[in-house]
Amino acid sequence: MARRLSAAPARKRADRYHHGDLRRALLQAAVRTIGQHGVAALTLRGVGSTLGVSRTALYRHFTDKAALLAAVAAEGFRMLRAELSESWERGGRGRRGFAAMGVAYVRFAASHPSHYRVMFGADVSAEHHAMFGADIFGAEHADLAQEGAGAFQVLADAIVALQEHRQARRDDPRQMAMFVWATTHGVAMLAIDGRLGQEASAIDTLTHYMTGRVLAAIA
Amino acid sequence: MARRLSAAPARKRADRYHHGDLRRALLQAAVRTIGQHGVAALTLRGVGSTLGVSRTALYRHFTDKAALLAAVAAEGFRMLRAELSESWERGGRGRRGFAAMGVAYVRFAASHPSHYRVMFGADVSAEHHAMFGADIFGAEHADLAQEGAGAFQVLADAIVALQEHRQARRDDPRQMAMFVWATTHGVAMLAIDGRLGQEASAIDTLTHYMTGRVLAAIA
DNA sequence: ACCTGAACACCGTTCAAGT
DNA sequence: ACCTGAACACCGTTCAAGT
Repeated sequence: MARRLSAAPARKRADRYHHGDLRRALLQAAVRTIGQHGVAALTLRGVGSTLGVSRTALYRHFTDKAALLAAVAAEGFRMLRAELSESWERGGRGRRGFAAMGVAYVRFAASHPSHYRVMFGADVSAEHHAMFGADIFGAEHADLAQEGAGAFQVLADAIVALQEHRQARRDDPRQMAMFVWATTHGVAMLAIDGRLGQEASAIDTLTHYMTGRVLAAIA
Repeated sequence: MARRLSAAPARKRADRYHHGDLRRALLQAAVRTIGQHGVAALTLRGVGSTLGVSRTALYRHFTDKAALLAAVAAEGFRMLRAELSESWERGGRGRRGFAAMGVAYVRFAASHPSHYRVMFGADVSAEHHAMFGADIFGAEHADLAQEGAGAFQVLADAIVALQEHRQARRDDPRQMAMFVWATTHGVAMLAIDGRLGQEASAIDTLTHYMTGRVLAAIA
C-alpha cells in the first residue's frame, strides 16, 4: 500500500513506448473492464492508464470509441460461436446437441451480461448507423457483422443437420434459425435484465422449458 | 430565420418560471428526443433548453438522469401494454388475437427503436443496479417494474384465456408467457438491430413465421 | 417550493510536437 | 510508425443564492 506513492500508471517502466500488440492489449483491457464494471465504466482514458499508455494512443488502433466497442462485440461473437460449436459437437449433433446449444447460449449471456449487451447494444447496431446517416461502415463494424453471421451460421448448420436426420420440419433453414435465435436471445435478455425473478434456478427452468418448446415447434 | 438573433431558449417569455407540469413536460421532451435522435442525443442540458428552463431544474423532479430514463422506460411499457390489449381485444381474444399481439409487439419496437432499447437497456436493468450495489430502487424504478409487469400480465392473461378455450396446453401460464415474450422480444431486437436483412418485408415474414411456430409450440 | 448561475470533476476527440 | 501533452467542446451533478 505505502509502496507506491504516486498515482502514476502501474505497468509503466523505463522504456517509454508500449511496443507489442497494443491493439490486442487495448481490446483485452476493454473486455475486462466491461466484464468487471460494465460498459458505463469504460473510458478511453481508463484503458490507456491501465496499460501505462497515453489516453490518445488508442486512436492509432481504433478510429474512435465506437470502433473499440465494435471490436469488443466481435470478440464476443467469436467466443459465443466457439461455445455453441462445442456444445453442438459434444451433444452428438442431434436433438440433444441442439438443446445443449440453447443452454450454452443462455449461460454465456448470464456469465458475461455486460459484454453480451455490447454485442446487441445501440452503439453497435445498424439502427444506430442508419440514425446518424453513415452508410459506410468501418473495418471493425464489418468484422463485427462477419462474426455475428458466423455465430448465426452454427445455428443454421445445426438446423440443416436436424432436417437431414428428419428431426426437423423442412421450412427455410434460415427462417427457422432466426426463430430459434430470437427465442434464445429473448430468454437471455430477460435473464440479464433480472426479469425472471431473483432465484438463479428460474433461468435454468425457463431455459429447459424453452428448449423443449422450441424442439416441438420446429419438429 | 433572421428573426431570432440570439441562441436563447425558444419558448421562454417574460414569466420566468415554467409553472405547470414540468415533470410531464420533461418526460415528453425526453421521449421525443430519444425517438428522433436516439438515447445518445439525450442530455439534461438539452431537454432543459428545449423547455426554456435551466439545466438543473430537472433535479426537482428526477433524482438523476437514470431516473429520467427509468420514467421514459415506464412510459414505453404503458404504451406497449395499451397496444397489446387493443390487438388482443380487436383480434377476438382467441388465436387470431394472440397472433395480432405478436405483430403489434414487433411493430411497436420497430416504430420506436430507441425508446424500446431504453426499456430493455442496461441503464434501467436490475443487472445494472446489482453491479453498483444499489439494493433499494428509486420511485421511478419501482414504477418501471410495475409497468413492465403490467405489460407482461396482458400476455399471461391471454394465455390463460387460450387455455380455457382449449387452444393452449396447460403448462404453467407464467412459464408459457415468458417463453412467448422471449420469442417476440427476440424477433423485435433482431429487427431493430438490422439483423434481418435490408428489406422491410423480412420483418413481417419472420413475424408471421414466428406467430405460427409459437402457436404450434403452445398448442 | 421551485428555479437559477457558477463551479467541479469528469468525458471523447483533435492536433502540433516529439522520438 | 507510434506515442505524447495541451487544448477544446462537451457532459452530469452539486450548491449557495434568489423569488
